[in-house]
Amino acid sequence: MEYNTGAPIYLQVINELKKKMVKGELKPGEKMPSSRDLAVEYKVNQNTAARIYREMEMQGWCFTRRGIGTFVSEEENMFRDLKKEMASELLKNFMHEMSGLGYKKDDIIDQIAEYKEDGENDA
Amino acid sequence: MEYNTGAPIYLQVINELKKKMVKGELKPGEKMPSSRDLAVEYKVNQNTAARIYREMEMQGWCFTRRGIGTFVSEEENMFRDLKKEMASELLKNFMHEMSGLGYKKDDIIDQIAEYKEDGENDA
DNA sequence: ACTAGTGTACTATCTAACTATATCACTAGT
DNA sequence: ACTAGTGATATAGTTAGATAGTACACTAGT
Repeated sequence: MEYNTGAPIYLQVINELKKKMVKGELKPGEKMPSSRDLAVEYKVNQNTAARIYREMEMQGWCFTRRGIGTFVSEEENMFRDLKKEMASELLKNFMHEMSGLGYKKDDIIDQIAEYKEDGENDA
Repeated sequence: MEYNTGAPIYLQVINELKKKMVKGELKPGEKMPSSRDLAVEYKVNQNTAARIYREMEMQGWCFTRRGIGTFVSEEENMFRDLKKEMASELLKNFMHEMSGLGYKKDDIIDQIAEYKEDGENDA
């Protein structure tokens, strides 16, 4: 994983994990990597890994059982709703930025229609 | 102006100023606010304001004349190109994120077509 | 009981971003 | 010469993010 601009790493990792949940790559109730493993996987300090799970738990994305591990939340419906929320948020920001550049809705749709995906070969 | 997530303020302000240039709200050759005024306008420290102009100058967005002020770059063509670049970058990131959530191009276009702009009343 | 794996917690250190404050240097206008 | 406005620079202090290292507490399996 590559870490971007100035955004805190732990937020970026959280976002990655959220996407995995929402896409179903991490299923409800499934055990997540231990905080130590997570630290290795994302090349991050254990404290940062712990923080990631702590924040996600506070937001209801997962739950923790001391001595056992951290697990994806079991409330399946939540993820369906959250997926829509995340997409809606992305869309809102994107449209806001594009409007800020002076583009209108029709321009934007045209650009997307012409858009060639660079990583076409994974799904 | 509202400052977002964890992204550094100076980067956010730089982005705002870039957008103004690209939209033509700040025209080529035009004098920009003094670093002190900029600090007040964006509720930021003078050092941060100075840094903003310093970085933007290094990237060629503006130039500085000591004792006089900071001015928008006079290379008009640059802004036209940069506008496209910024839009392209926004589009790429947006599509990448949406794909990451599992959405396909057609879904996305539909969502945009249905999108209602919340701030419809400024332009 | 022991052990391995887990979450949790603490201290210390480092860096970047931001602020506060002050000073210097240059330019234009008077 | 003086002054006001400007960019540039410097020092110091605060905060948040991230790392390193260590230790403690709980749980399951043996």
